[in-house]
Amino acid sequence: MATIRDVARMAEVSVSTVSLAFSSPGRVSARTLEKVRSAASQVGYVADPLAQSLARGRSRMIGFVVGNVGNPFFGDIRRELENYALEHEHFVLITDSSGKTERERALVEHLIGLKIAGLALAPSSFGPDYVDFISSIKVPMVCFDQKVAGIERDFVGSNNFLAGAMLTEHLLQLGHRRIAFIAGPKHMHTASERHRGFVETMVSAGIEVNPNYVVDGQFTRSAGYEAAMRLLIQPERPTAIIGANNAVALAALQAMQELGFSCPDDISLAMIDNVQWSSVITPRITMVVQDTVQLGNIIARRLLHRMTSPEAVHEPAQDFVLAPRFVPGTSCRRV
Amino acid sequence: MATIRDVARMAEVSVSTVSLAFSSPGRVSARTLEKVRSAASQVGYVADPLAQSLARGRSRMIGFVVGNVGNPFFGDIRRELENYALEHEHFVLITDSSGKTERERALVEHLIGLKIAGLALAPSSFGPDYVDFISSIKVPMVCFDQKVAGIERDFVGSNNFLAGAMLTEHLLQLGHRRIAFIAGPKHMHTASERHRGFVETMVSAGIEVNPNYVVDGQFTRSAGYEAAMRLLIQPERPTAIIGANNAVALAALQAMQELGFSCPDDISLAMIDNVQWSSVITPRITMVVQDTVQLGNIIARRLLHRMTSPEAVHEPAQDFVLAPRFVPGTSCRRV
DNA sequence: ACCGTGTATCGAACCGGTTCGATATTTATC
DNA sequence: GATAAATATCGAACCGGTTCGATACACGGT
Repeated sequence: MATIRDVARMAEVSVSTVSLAFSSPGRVSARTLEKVRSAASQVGYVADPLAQSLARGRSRMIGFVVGNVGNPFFGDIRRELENYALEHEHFVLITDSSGKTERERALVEHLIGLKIAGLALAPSSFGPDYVDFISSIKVPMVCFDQKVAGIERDFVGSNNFLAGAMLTEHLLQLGHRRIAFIAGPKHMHTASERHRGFVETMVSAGIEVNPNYVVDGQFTRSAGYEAAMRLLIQPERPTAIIGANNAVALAALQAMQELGFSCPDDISLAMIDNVQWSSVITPRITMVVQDTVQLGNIIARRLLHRMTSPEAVHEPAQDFVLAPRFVPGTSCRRV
Repeated sequence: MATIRDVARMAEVSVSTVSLAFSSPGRVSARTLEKVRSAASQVGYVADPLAQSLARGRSRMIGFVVGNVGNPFFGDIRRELENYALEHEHFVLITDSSGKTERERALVEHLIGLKIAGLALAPSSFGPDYVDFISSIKVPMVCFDQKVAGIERDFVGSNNFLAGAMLTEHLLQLGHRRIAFIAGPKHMHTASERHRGFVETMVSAGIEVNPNYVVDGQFTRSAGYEAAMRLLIQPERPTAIIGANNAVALAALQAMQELGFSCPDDISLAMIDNVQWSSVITPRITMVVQDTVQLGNIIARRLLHRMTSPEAVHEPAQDFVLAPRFVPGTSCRRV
């Protein structure tokens, strides 16, 4: 590995001049610039990013921390961020917390140790300790997906209230009255908003929400399965089920299939968030999806802005909330 | 941020002693060790990983490079590697090449610049240039998934010939003779082996492979869809289709559904590799799956071994090939 | 009392860059 | 042609650690 001193020797200039020639070519005479460049290519010099980061106190890397890298929702966002970062000569380090707060914290601290230039984080927790931790992060950052009360950071996400309300309204329009809701963890903003969208839409329509029709699916497949089973074994079954996310909805579909119910003939089903192969799942689930590409794009732009614009430090945190989109399927029938 | 010099000052010892106290506590007197430790915790000292990597010429990070982080196949492997690495105080940097060789190369070079201690790579290409590039990598590494001819590195993967043969044999046993195969890119080892498994099993059974029944699906959804359509519009349709991977198989299912064919009544379907929600897809596709957890485990162990064991440098490259597992579904009927 | 051995600690050089203030050189101004 | 201003280059200090060879000291054996 050639070092900057090799280049300096070869070009017969000082080390600092070589450094200058690369970091701000304008401050060096044309002749010197040429000498340095040819010397560099002769010895095959490439600056060591580690040494640069150490000296500068900041690298050209962006940290991306989510609970499940495999989730296509995060995948789309990641791709957008990667592309945008690449255009600006930055590099995305992806990490996966498996949804564990402990690990998320360790990852974030590690990334900060790496002197990342920016951080895109999908928060995995909540509460005072967590808020304190996030607030203590001094690296430019953007939070997304999960809005956490008390965190004063840029946030990019979808209108989850609307997502819940849209599906509810759709089912109401189809004549459903006994609508069940498989909810997510109460403390999560996305989950509570989606739930609120369901409840308020029902109430607005003058329909009382049956407490037995609201079950907790934890946003996970296994809990969703159990929750769906509880719904299905009730004597007065719901005529429609809304899954607060894709995992619980598909778990419900599985439960229905296993018990011999037909969807949508016996029970209608709708969900929030897409899955990868939704188009080959029978029936095609009616859903409300987030505009992941747009979300990723906003995250990327906002983060790069915070990172590169000097006055951005003083800009107050801002929320970017996108409307979700309704995608009709064949899983909801008129009653 | 407290530095090592702050600790040295506080503990009234030299900087080198502090360094020694942390890296090899045994070489320092008990009294000094205690002084250093308490001084460190008083000033809140944490070693800067960047400076350490620069000085040591190696970090405690492992690079993980695949073509699609969102693919659950890679997800399982990643998780295994992460857990194992964490147990050994290493940290996995995930990167996604989107299957593009150019980007993969840039990522690998960047990671090497970061002085990663090891590299787990799912090769995205082949050919002399590519082999040269991989061979030039001096960091301890393990390749997986795709075996590339000419690369002398540890390799971990599945027996793809067997995977293709197993599904073919299964369909033969069910009485199928007109079996079609949606293949992957010919130059990819996994694809060619699966194809070979199909062809040789057919030949062994004394059945001639109809050239019209072997179409190229490129392992992608869109090409798979087109390939499936070509199969379905033939006057003498196949009675069964094998998808060389999950994407082309599900694309075929979609094509069948759209044209109004019933699976398995009209056409049977089988595939290699699972997908996330396979259990809610109707019919449940008969498949051969790879033991991703086991693969990930072997990759992790082998890589860490290469990284940490001094004599490992001289060990020749080794192949680890696992047998795939047959998972019956409801997508293949007897004819 | 003398010497050899081992252990604890230290200073200095190093990893490979950046950056600031000082100096040398060129250009512009009158 | 003298002087001021602008430009180009450099040396040295620094980022925060590691590591090697040297030194100082304690201990046991004779």
